[in-house]
Amino acid sequence: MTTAKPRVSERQREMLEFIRDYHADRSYMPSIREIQLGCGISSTSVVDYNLRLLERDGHLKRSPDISRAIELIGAAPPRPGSGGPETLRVPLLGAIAAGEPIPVPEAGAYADDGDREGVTLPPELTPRDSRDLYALRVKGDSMIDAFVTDGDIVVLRHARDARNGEMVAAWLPLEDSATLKHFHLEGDSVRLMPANPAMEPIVVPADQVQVHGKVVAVMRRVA
Amino acid sequence: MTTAKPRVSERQREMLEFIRDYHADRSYMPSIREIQLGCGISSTSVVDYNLRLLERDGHLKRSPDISRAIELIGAAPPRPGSGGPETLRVPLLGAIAAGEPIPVPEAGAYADDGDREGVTLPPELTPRDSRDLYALRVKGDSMIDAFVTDGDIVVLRHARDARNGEMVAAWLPLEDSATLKHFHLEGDSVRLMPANPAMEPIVVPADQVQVHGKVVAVMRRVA
DNA sequence: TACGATTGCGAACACGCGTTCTTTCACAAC
DNA sequence: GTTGTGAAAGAACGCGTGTTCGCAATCGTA
Repeated sequence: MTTAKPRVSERQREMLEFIRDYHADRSYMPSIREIQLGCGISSTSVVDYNLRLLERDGHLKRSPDISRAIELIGAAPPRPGSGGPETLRVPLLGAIAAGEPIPVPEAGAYADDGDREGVTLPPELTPRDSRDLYALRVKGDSMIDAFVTDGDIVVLRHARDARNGEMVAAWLPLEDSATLKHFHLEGDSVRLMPANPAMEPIVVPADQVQVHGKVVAVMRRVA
Repeated sequence: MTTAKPRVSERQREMLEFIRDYHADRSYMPSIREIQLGCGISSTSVVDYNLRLLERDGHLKRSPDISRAIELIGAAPPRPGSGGPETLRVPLLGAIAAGEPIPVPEAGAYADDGDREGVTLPPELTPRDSRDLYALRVKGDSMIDAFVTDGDIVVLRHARDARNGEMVAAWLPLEDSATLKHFHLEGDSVRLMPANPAMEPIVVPADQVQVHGKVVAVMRRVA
């Protein structure tokens, strides 16, 4: 069920290629005006127009109002064997509980050295990008609003920030509390939305929220 | 081996890590203000200052006057090694929703014939007895009280009855509804308790409950 | 104590860059 | 003919973002 990809025009193909090349050689993305120049287009709005179409057809993803925020998809930047039904082993670093600090992976310590505790991720739960993953065991019932309960295992990708809508493990230093919530940055404050819409969101200044990781999967064994 | 890299301060190390993570996740680079926020720095000029040092020491490269123009140097992408012992594959028979009948496995049809749809169960979720297992995809939010939400995959062991306290997938013929609840037989009536104690239990005559299976595990992939 | 170097802070400033609006042109549909 | 639509152009507009400058805090050294 990969996204349908209707005809890409010649111009669009050229744009895709330009972006790919540009990104391969710097590691940041080109601006609209650079694409314009690189592809011999005479107006930025034409670039914008075609980028819009390319995004609609699933060739790339753009983040509004952010400079050079293009993500190519369908290309294959992920290095690891992203091939078929393979399982992935991720380290189990500890527990996450309401009133306890969230364990953080040491930098560069993701290599599976076997003897440490870990969990196996089935292919159904494995994200496209399998880097920087780790797991935590949930302690207590404080994360019920995220449909997560005591004993569950949450799989996270280490990250210090998030895009709107993503579910994150966040630490609120002022309240000494850890939660799993959907992240929404609104100006200078962050709204943390529980997955359960019946619960109330939390709004705090952006500098009082520490994102520790993005929730990738949840596993639960029922006794 | 590579360029000389004098002491990086703790703050610089954190910045490098943030940038690396950010770029791994989107494929564009963070802005100075995003680094500021992500690392808890209180001024953009401090970020600029440290980026300058990092560039001087050969950890990255910047292009002046260009947004988000950071190139990391000497950062080799980590390669996760996979390898999963003893996983179990169970057939995915369909969906379970509030108002739809629960799919039931045909007798003796558990042998994994490969081409049918299925999910892989990691050893952490595999029960001691691996017979008669199958999986269903949850449709809708009607099972929130069991900490299960739309899109989740529940793994069941086929059974027509249950012992007290076990979590079952039950069908209530009179109401045409399917639920996941803890099973309690009391005399000749059955009390179905939601996993979430805040919700109200259901009590029905025993002959108006059809147990279809016991819940063994839940898996959720977060978008 | 004095003093320069290092590090950090905050606030403007100015350009980079995404977005939007208005026009134009070609080509079908009716 | 009129109407509608996809593609393109050019020009503003305004927010995003890198840059700079003044100033405080810390620290090693004389």
